[in-house]
Amino acid sequence: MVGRRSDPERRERVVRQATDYVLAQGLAGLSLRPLAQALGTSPRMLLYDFGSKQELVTAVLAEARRRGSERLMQGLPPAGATVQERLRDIWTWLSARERAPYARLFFEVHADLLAHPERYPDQAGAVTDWFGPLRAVFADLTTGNDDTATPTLIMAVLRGLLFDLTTTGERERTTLALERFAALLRAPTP
Amino acid sequence: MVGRRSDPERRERVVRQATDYVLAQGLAGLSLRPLAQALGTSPRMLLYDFGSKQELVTAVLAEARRRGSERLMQGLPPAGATVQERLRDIWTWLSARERAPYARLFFEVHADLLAHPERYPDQAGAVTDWFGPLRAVFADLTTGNDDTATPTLIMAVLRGLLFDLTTTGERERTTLALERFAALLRAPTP
DNA sequence: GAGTATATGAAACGACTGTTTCAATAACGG
DNA sequence: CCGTTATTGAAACAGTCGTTTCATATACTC
Repeated sequence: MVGRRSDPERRERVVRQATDYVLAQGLAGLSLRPLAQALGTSPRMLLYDFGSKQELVTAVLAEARRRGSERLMQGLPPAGATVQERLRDIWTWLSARERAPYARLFFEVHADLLAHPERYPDQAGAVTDWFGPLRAVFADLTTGNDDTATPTLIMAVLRGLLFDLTTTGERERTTLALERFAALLRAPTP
Repeated sequence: MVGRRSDPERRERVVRQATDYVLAQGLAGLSLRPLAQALGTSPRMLLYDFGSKQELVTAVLAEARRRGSERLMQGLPPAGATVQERLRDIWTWLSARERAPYARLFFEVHADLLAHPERYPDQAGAVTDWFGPLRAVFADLTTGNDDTATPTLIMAVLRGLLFDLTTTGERERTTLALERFAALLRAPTP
């Protein structure tokens, strides 16, 4: 009485492949037909599994975010390290060449968020969660109980330098700037 | 023997109107037909004046950049002010609500640059020039002769905080972070 | 094999894109 | 008015887009 069994793995498999594709090709010009061809499937099936392109994109962004946080967690949460060491480690991880696709997608989503906020109901979440785990690493670096300034500043430096790096490609100059920031952080506040 | 005279002002007029439109509507989904209708002209005329959509976009970006630098120059180059005062002034100017469209376009172009570098032959120029004049304001803030680290860091902080502000809208927290950075800068490097 | 539920291909739909073609209009000098 | 040059409108072109429709194929239980 039961017909053909559904394949629940297929959707997840497609999400993973589509995420690879989006990381490689970008999100802006994403189109179902080329995507389907690259994945060896058809636009018909993509819509069969996801209902609409928007839901596919949402799933892909969730997967990309998941990958980013995962590798970040396991990668480098130095426990008793100094601020400078933590900063350097994170910058090394963030600015690595193999992370470039993630950085690009990160900025691409941010731009799309500014243009179409309605597409991202979990407002700041979509973009900030990527950096959320990072923020935790520097949670102890506060000058007071409810000091959000220092973590915010650190995140801004990382994001701003990543912006610079992706634009200019000048790894040396941006890395020196991070070292300078680390030195400033070590100094006691006057 | 000479026919109808050409109207050289028309193109500039259209560029200004189109720039207003792009600042308001964004660059990502820009389309000739809606743009033409909003400007009271036709796609035919836009292509007549600019040859292609790409050239129109290039002209619009140049105009937007021109406006940004212009208002920045006249706005607030404090001469003998302290670093903190300069930082605060610039952040006040950058983060002002009426600057939001520029910020959005700024990040939109950056994302597009990462996806299609070939469209921006003057590589870093397209995006960086917007911040170029700013950099000059802090040119004296170096620890050595060829210290690019400090200006780079300052620009990163401003860009990163602007990124945060446009995403979250939390003006108070981001402004506090800038104050924290200003305090760090005042401290002597140990 | 019958019945049934899932999966999938082929094609079409309507709307949109940047751009081109062709013809018409408008402003000028002689 | 005529010739000439600039400007413009209407329509078509060739393509892409997300999505839907319809029919078919596949895998499963009984």
